[in-house]
Amino acid sequence: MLDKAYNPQAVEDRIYKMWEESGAFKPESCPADGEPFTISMPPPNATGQLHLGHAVMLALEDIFIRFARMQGKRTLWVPGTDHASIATESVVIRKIQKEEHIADPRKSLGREELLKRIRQFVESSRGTIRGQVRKMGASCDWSHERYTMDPALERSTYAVFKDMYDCGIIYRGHRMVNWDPKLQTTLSDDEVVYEEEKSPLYTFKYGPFEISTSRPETKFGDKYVVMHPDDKRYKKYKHGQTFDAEWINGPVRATVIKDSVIDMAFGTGVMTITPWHDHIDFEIAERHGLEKEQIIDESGKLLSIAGEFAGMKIEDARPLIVEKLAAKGLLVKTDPAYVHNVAISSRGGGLVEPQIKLQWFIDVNKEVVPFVVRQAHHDTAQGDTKLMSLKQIMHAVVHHGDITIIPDRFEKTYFHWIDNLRDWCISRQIWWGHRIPAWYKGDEVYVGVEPPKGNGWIQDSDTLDTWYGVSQWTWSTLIDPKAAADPSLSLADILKRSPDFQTFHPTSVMETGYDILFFWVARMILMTTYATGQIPFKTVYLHGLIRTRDGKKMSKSHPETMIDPLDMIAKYGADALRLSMIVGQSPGADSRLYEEKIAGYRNFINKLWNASRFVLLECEKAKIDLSQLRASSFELRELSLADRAILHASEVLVEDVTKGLALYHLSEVGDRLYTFVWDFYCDWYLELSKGTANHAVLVHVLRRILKLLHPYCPFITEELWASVKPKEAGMLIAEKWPVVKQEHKDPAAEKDLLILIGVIQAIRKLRTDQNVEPGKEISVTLVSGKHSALLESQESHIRRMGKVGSLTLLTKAKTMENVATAFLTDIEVHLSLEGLVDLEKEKASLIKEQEQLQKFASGIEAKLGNEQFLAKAPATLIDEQKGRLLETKDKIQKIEERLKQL
RNA sequence: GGACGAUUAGCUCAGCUGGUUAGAGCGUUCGAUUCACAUUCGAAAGGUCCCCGGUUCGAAUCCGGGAUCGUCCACCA
Repeated sequence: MLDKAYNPQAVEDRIYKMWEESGAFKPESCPADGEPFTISMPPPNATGQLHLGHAVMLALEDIFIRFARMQGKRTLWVPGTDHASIATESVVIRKIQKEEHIADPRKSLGREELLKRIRQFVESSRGTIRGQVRKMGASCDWSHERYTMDPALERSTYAVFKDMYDCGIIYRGHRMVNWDPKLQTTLSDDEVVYEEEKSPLYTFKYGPFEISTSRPETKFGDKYVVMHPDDKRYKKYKHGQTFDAEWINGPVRATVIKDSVIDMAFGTGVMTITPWHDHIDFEIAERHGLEKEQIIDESGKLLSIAGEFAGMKIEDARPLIVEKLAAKGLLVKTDPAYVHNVAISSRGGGLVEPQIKLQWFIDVNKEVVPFVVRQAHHDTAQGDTKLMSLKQIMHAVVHHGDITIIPDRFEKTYFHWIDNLRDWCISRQIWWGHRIPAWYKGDEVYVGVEPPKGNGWIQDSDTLDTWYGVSQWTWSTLIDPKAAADPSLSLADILKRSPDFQTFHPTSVMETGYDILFFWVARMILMTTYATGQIPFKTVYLHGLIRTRDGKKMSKSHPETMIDPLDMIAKYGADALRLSMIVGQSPGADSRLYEEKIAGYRNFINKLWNASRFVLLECEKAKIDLSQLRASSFELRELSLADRAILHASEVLVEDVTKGLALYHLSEVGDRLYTFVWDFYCDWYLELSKGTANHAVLVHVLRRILKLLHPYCPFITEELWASVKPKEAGMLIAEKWPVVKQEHKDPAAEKDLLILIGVIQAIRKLRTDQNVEPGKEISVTLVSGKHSALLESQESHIRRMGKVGSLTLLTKAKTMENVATAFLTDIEVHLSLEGLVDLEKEKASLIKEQEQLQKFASGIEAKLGNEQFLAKAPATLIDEQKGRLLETKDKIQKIEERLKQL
């Protein structure tokens, strides 16, 4: 027999082990003819702990997977980890600095030694992560576990690089990049965040002009003034005209440039440019063929062009430069309250300094990729191959509905991102990651999966952006490692010889946080459509961020705000944690989590446990072997009202849950199950069963609940299943999803039960209010009360139930539950109904309803009398209006009759 | 500057395509309880559905405008 309370710690690990050892997570355990259903688990960074973001991701994906598995689909969930180049390298470097007091581990240890240390660190992190994913109950196929630096994935990363290079999509060139002086590497545009900062805006005299800047330290090399061609104030200056100006370190010769990018309303409408350190300035310089000069070096110090300031850090030099210009009489004014955005590295937290550097880029605008827009419905014929740019492909597959994003408003965000997308800088000046497969000898460049033959080739020292490799995740994880190890095969051949890829790609759902829509989801679409010609996934489900009770972001810098999923699992169990993160969370929207919420769902889990315990005890009392009970063990005709009602409700539940899950309405479905179990099954049906239990129905409905709830709460449902399952059944994880039994549907029964519930509530109220002793005959009116509203006509319903006419209530019954029992088992019950009802209240509400209905009726009448309406509206609509009018008039009449009675 | 989202009970949130008296959980108050469960049961109090207009017989819901908060993108020389 079950314990009095559910103890997740004693159950979860054992159950997980049982699942894993049985092979239930593997697609081979699913029906061979099942429709494939695949999820690629977004790989956590191999840097250590799992947080709530991972927990919510695992919970959601596990629900999708378990639901699909129970529906008989051939289900594969691929787990894995990401080497996370920058993040991991900096974590390990910081660790070494702290633990071994080595100031610059890169310098002291050298490339090979540092990589060795990182590898060790990653190995242990991966072990930790595996354990934590299991704790959440994630039913992923561990035999398919992958790592972004597995040989097969490395191979595909290099192969795609070479392919893109040959195609002209990947190029190497001097371009403006985001340089992180602190981490000494480039960053992608998406890795830069902007923060508001107040810093003075200085206005200086520059020849005949006045220019403003918040960064005087970049202005040493400025020798162009730019203004709008339509600016009347500067009409007399011609494009290309030169003039001399006194500047920081003496006189300079400057040139006038006219460019319409200038905002005439800002400041004086004139600016000087620094093309080496500013995106916009770079573009202006490119447009007009202007010279570019580097002012700031890679560590954020001024170069020799700064003269006496050379070698100084920019923040130190700034005030001195202002001082010098002021001394020269060139400072016109200072606006100390100026607010602007500064670029910050989301990786290292330091300032980002734009620089021109020789880097590797992906061209997103070159129309050279042959692509078939498969489901193109409108503007492209089926199977028509077009040469498209990566941008166009990314746009097309979402636009044409090959990929659906949930919630759909993010599609707009996605398109907007594509519109603003610039070429993607993919080289990073760090060591940990996929090293760029390019080799140099003098001016020669060789790009290939394998190093070139011959001596004197030096490999590029940079590595690829982490997102480059992991953008292949949905399919590189499905590559057959043996095929990938064969150097004679092309990527296309490798894919052809990878059965998993052939069966399970494109994947079904990509579930991840909306915060990495750009970093990853968009880039997966780019990379996968390019490399395989397939979309990576059919549906994107974006979850929101989990925030604190106050709506703040949980952050490592404020440990008190953090909720550790493992702590919560230890305290409340994984099932409770899962529910607390799913119910009340809608896709794409942030939600708040706090301990009481989790405790609430722990209570629910325990409620389910005790309901099952009750069922088991009842069966034991009656000496019934419940493993023999089936839905065929009861005759529908012989069932009590409560039995018929719960059967009906459970059928409707199956419909709702199945439909809801298919539409990814997880929160709604979770709430529906919660309410059904607690309010209906436990609070009503089990109560009504006391004394007169129909064991077969009790067990049948409980089994349904366990099945429907299994995707949400896999542990407890599996544990209970062992006690209540039919003899021949196996584990719940492998059970078939319930199908609706139409013959069990009986809407009238549910309605009638609601009336009964109304009766019981009325009696209860009477007993409390009027302090009626057991054994005394009481008078109750049934008309009022919450549930009366559900009745068309109570009298007729009660008559239909055939039990209430001139009945006497036996208040001998000790509890109200027994009254109900008596009611159900044909013991004669007398209800005389005076005394409880508030006639005035009923009258008032009837009058109100009557007024409303009359208004409604007059509205329709007016419509039907309106010639314009009759001319425009279709005949069916007019009929419908007529029908509604009759119905309404009928209702009004009934109300009038009732009012007369009162 | 552009886009998106939110605003419903003290708190956290449901409320789908307009339709009976706007719901739940937590919290509060009152009461119950040997009989599955105090991780329980029953009940009560608590709401200008952010504001103003409009459409409609009828608006928390649809439309327009505004306010406040939040998020993303762009970016200011």
